[in-house]
Amino acid sequence: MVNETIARVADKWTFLLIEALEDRAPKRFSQLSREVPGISQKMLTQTLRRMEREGLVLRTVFPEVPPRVEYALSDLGFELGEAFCGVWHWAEANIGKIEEARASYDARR
Amino acid sequence: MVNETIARVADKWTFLLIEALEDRAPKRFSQLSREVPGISQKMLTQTLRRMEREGLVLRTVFPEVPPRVEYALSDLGFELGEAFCGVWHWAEANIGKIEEARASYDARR
DNA sequence: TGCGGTACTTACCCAAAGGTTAGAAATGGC
DNA sequence: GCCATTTCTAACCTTTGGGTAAGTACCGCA
Repeated sequence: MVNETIARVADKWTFLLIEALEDRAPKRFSQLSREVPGISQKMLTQTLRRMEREGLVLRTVFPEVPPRVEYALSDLGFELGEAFCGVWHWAEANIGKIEEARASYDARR
Repeated sequence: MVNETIARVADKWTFLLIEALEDRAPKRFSQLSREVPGISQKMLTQTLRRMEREGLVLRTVFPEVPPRVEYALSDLGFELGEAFCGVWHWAEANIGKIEEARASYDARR
């Protein structure tokens, strides 16, 4: 139950998009596609749609030509970002230990 | 860099295994395979290997027949579990809002 | 008249993730 | 001699994730 919720919300691209929007400034589609390293147009659209559906992201369409669409983190999305921070800090603090563990494991076999 | 570390350590099965081992009691292979809902034998072996390599899990082999192998969380793994807790709590606290957002999104289209 | 700029959508395709099944190894009990 | 038990490996096959490329809609401007 909680597991399903996490599974729906905690994939790689969602993580990177939250990171890109964490300053709570609305960003345009093309801006995000430039800022998120390695994301394809398809994945960007797809992930943003899903995040909008889950209530993580707010989408504003300006009826102009050429079209302008802005994406911003909702409060919910922002709080998820804060929760991710814990994992982020853990990773940052422990990269060394992990490398070490891996080296020793690889040496053993 | 940190992203790579997170990617290596934060997938669905790792998450579920940490959950299963969070009480820090060593568990056997077959026990885990019973306790983790829906994991296949292959994924269990594979994930435990990777977690051992990254230093998240300690593996103890008892030279008996039939073989007995016990897995336990290392300190590193335990701390990662605590970091995950933030996400867990977020999910638990916000399932309602997410369902709501989804319902309203689905109604819109 | 036709091109450019933006945010998509759709169709096609490949590679990686993961499920299923079968089998190896070792030994004590029948 | 044969079988059960437990962990782990290897083979095969299906499903999914995700990339690429082309097309759409709209209007203003050269």
